[in-house]
Amino acid sequence: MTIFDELKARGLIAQMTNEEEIKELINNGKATFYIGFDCTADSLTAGHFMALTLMKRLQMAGNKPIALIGGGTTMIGDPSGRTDMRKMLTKEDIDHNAECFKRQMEKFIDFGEGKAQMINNADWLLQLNYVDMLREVGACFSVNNMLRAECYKQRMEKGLSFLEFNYMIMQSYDFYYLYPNDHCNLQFGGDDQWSNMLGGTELIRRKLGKDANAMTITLLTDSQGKKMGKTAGNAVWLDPKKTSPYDFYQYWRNVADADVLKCIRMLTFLPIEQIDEMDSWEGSQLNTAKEILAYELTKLVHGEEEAEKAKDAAKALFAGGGAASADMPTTELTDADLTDGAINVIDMMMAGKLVASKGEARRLIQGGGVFVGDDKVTDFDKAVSAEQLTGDGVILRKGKKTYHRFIKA
RNA sequence: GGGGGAAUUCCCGAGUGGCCAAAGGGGACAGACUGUAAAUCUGCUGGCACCGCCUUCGGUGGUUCGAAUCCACCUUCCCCCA
Repeated sequence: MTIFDELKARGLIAQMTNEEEIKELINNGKATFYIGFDCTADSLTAGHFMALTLMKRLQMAGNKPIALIGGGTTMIGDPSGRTDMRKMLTKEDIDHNAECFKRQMEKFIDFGEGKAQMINNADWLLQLNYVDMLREVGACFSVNNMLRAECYKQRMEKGLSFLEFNYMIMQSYDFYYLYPNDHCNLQFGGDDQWSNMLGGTELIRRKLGKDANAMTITLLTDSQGKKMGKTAGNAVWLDPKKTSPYDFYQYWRNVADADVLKCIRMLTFLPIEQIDEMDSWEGSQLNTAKEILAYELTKLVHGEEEAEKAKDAAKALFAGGGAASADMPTTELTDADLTDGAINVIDMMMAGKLVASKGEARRLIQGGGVFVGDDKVTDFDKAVSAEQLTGDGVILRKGKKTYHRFIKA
């Protein structure tokens, strides 16, 4: 199976400029392709994950990836898919974030000599001179066309600043710059980037008289049509300090039935044949598929050891009724947290950051959603003694899925 | 540059002097049912020393016994005209 067919079989391809040319390029390892990452945070997220796996797949097929860090474009902020303007980041923040991205990507893609490149568009974008740039590329963009672009449409109601309007031009400029300088002949990106990417191929055609290609990756959305990779409005990070391997595992372990197979197909490196077999799975059998998905992805991001740990911890909790395990999130309590050799459950939840306020803790207890071990907490004054906190400690459970261990330091 | 409008709790959105911690919806969270799924039903959704008190309605001052609601100025955004 060729790499192109595989991408297709996995449902990764959304749109492309010229199918035949792209097929020819990537199947023969002749593509030098780039994917841009805007560094709006100090860690990559599950949302970037698919782009990373795509780079890896193509690299394994002999193509050369260019990871483009958007140090320059982030100064502007992509309005695509947004209803309001992004917060403007300082240059220092952007540099810091770019540095973090770099470290995370290195774990994923082989940046050995000639195999892949990482560059930052700040290197050329920040030096552009306004008037020179307008004269060089400004004439190639039709405002009429830009306004018709999907990514601006939704902003026409709420308002779009000139700053953001220029994002497409900056992204186009990147491709126009990379095409001759780094022999980059292909751009990949999320499907929401389609119009920005076409801007680039168009610019190259007009300025250089060459045909560059672009291809978009299907956005990973759940069965409700929402972008995946977020819990309660928070991103699922790839940085273990921001999202623990256990939580990362749990995120994928909890995807909806309707989404498991799609995720396995798009995100894992399991052979397609094996995935096709799972396609017939139904009902509770899908739980196994979710375990596979969670395990595979955790392994890819955090390594096999962490994946095993997360899997064991989850098994112990959900199957075995809550045995303490060193791998679940833990809070160490000190003497200062105790009064008269005991601590109130409400205070414990605060200490473990399980709730944002004591009021929330009370409400949870009232609703029957808090457990110490297997016992439902029914009383606001319920306390845990210092003796209970020794050894393996005490497991506090919030709802069905949030386990937290407390021990005494 | 001129004229008109808007800013409300996580989001949308009611509220135009006391009955407002602020309707309704969405989302989130929790309970029941389950398979760590979905759908459904229920509860809950500012903080705390919780039948009471405190801090919120873009910002700063003011009027008033009392303001999210009135006035002044400021900030930001939208619309129309140029």
